[in-house]
Amino acid sequence: MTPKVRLTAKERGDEVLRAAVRAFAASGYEGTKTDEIARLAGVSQPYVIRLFGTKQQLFLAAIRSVCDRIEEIFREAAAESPELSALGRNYERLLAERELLLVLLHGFSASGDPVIGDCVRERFGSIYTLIRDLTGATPEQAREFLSAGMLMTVMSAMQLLGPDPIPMPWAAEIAKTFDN
Amino acid sequence: MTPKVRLTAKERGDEVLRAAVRAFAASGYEGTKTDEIARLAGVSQPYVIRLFGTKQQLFLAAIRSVCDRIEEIFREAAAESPELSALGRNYERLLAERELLLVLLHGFSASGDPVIGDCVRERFGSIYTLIRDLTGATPEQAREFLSAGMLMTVMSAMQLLGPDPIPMPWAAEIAKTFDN
DNA sequence: CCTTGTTGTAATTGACTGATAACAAGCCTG
DNA sequence: CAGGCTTGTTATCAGTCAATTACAACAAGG
Repeated sequence: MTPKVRLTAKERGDEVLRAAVRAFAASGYEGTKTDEIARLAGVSQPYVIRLFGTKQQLFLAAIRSVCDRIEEIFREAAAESPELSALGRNYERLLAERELLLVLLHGFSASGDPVIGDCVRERFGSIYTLIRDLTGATPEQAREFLSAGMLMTVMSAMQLLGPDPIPMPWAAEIAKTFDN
Repeated sequence: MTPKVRLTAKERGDEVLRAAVRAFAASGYEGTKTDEIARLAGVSQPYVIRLFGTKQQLFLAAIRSVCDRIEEIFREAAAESPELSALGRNYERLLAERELLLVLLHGFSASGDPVIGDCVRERFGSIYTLIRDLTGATPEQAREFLSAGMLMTVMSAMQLLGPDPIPMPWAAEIAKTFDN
């Protein structure tokens, strides 16, 4: 089957990367098959591998991509109002782009792999540092902010937060406390 | 090879379950091979399957096991002093038994699977409820407590917290804020 | 002692999966 | 328009892995 349209390797790589983010968000590192990513991107599986070398490198690219986007969201939010509480309101944006937090979570889970662990630690550290730099928050405040983000992340993974949540009374009770 | 000692199915099942907790903590649901669990438990791989039916059911058993232990730790802590701040000091115990938080984290990650998701939601909800019941904390306080736990969990997965942490200045800065 | 249920293994299988190789078709450039 | 570079596919492999089957050893009770 000849491809419908020919793109440059960079353009196609971007499309595959977007597909990879969606797929990894849904199934994690080990659980996602390169075949599925290829299907989502509309290309053949071997081409996915050729574009990124290995599945691991593709996952690393996905991690970097979502972390870039997370930092971008925080920067935009801080540009409007550089207070930590204002930044907090922008967790909504992160929850809306559900893949961001989910890929990050799967990054944490896959940190047992040294290569992935190095990448995740570096990116998580730079997010922490960015938050402190943008808002001037103390370590305590920044930690509290990050803590709330992590709870949102795991609740998002359990489908208790974000679009179309599974209704659970206790989860709704927790969700309400985020609205401050 | 004939086994060294014969145990009842229940005893052997417990040993396999302990091995499974260790293995799943290290590599997650998809990343852990039943073969590795068998090796850790000192039995053959088919026997692991026969004892638990499927790898999924073994993972569910591991989730239930660590959640039972987490609730037990909280109950013991509350028996000494039923204040939330006192309970917080017992996160150290959770960090010491590193597998507890790690298996839970991998449970969150694997929540995309409906069966696992159901189990994880139920157990996480009952932990939240237990915390509220034991301490009489408000939803806000309980959420804050859980939030801190989730940050500890992911930092533990990144090997930034717990025994033998990878030294990172920013991570140490965060870790210090937990000591209150 | 024998026979029946239980604990356990060895052998195997069938499906899957990441990666490689070989090839094809399109596009630019001289 | 010829030649080479880029984009993309098909075919295939070598390894892995959960699960099944069949069998073996052992213990306990009659």
